[in-house]
Amino acid sequence: MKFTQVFIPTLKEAPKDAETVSHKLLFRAGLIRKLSSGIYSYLPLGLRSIQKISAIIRQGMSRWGAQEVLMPLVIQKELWEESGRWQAYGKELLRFQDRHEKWFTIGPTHEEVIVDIVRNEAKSYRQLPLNLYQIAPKFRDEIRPRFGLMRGREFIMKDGYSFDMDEEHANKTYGQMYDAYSWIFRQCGLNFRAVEADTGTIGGKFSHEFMVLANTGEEAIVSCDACGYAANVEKAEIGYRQSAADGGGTSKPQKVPTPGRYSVEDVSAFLHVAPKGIIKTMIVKAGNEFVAALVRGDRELNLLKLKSVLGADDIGLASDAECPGLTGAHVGSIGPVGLKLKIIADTELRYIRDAVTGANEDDFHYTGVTPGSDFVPAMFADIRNAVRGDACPRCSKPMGITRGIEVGHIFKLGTKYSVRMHAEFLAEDGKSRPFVMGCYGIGVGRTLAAAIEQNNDNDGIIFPLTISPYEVALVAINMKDSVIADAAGAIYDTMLDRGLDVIYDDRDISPGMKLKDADLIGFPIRVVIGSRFKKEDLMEIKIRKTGEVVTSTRQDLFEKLSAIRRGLLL
RNA sequence: CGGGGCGUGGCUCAGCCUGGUAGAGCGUUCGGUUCGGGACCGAAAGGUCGGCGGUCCAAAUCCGCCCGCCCCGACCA
Repeated sequence: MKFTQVFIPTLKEAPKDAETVSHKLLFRAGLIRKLSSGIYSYLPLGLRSIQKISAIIRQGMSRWGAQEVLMPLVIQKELWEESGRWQAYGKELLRFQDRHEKWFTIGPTHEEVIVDIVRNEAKSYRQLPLNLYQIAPKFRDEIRPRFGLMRGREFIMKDGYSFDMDEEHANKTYGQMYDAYSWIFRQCGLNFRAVEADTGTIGGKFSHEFMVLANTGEEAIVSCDACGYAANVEKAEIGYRQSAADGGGTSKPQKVPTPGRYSVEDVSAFLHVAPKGIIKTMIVKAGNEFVAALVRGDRELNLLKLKSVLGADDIGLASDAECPGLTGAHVGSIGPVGLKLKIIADTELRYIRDAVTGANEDDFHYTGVTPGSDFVPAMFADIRNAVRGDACPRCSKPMGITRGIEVGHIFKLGTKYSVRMHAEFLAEDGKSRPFVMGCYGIGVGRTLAAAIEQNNDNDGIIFPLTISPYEVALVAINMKDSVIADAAGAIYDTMLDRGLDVIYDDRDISPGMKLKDADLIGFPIRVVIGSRFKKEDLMEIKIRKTGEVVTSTRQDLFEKLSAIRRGLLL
């Protein structure tokens, strides 16, 4: 394609509402434009990149046994009532009526539709497994859309659903999708990690999030370089290592006044005790029960972990007003000694000695408190967030923390939807059974945004070869110079003949603009035809990623280009 | 939904406090020079100042309501 034939509105400055790097660059490089909050148009270059990502997804899905379908965008209320989600989904579900005042939604996800299709058509185990997916726009009325393509309201998503006859087969399918996803993101040229994730309210046993590693990512990932364990920080287990000898403390609890010191930080400074020598006590309401959760002063309580430890449906911190009645003190002076509530202590506290805790009396703390002798927790459990340096639960080596952007998520759904929606098949033994399902999503637009978030510099995007709108940018430095223009035109034609994915910048503008634009858009390979071509018959090939420049004669050009191309695919 | 901010040519923004002729840079168009990192000279086009209402002789500017957008928070199968 010629630059003059493509609609590429590049911008020198980013609009002020663009906050993240990817949002700014997507905008400045002319890949997208905003229509409304969280709603974007894809311009030619953006679409091209989206299509390349989609093509890779299709290849991967097909290779691991999934088939593409296309489901309706608009779905009637009745189907969503069958699964119970018309009520449960909340305001993210866009609901509207047609002229007959019949209610519909624009699907944010398609479990209901796919289950309806499969339950009507697949009656026998002989028809299983079925693994169907689509690539289509979705709509979720997010409370706060942000970061451009990263969290839009309308977005392109690949959503897939599998139907198996039993757990064993479903697990196998899950494994295949795991492999397919790993292959897909590798093909996209992304640095990513598959992490164990919380299954959320959807339940189920397995869930992995595929995270593109980027400093600006929204999610924290805990990972172990030694054994490859990786998990969302919400979920990451901690392999404790004993950090102190067993045995009692050396002193008895002593009550000391700590006027006006209610935070770990203030108490730490006032009593000259490090935060790790303090036991932080939080009152948590789990279902209808109140419990005290204890973590070291320098740690954060993880409510999700506590929730699963307690087996509670619902969990949250008790309000400031509820605490005095339960403990005798306000938040900031609460502690485990003499407390009448059930106490859950973080495992790490097994090894703390002579610690500082609240005294359950406003403006007083105890020093010299040792768990086991001065108070007895109902149990020790892993209830805190993992931090850098914590031991890996698998191999005990120290783990690191990186940030990531969730681009894919695979779930083993089980029979939740098939049971609710009466989706059953006849098994080999002649009995009716619900399908065992899995669901698998990839945010296509988000993958593009994440790729940019991960690969950019001050000049612009650095596209991975496989998802770049064009692989090669051919730049003629001066279109008014007929020697250069003619040569460039001829080389462009040859490139097309050879099947290269090339865009030819044939605009009659200053060289600076062309070069800036090429860097901004981030074409992986740039071929420049300029003064050196006139003088020495040489053209210049520049690799965007490394900045490396090689010169080439016309004869060697294609050989060199394919070598560079191969190098970029590694 | 709670808190904060913004809305002025296509983009970035000044002007508003203290009411009186609507501005700059970039971009665009035309002419010329230039041609390896957003080049230069000259000319030009382009604005219901988010909308409605109010105060006033007079409103981009002051007041009220509404709309839109952004940021922080809660939320996120």
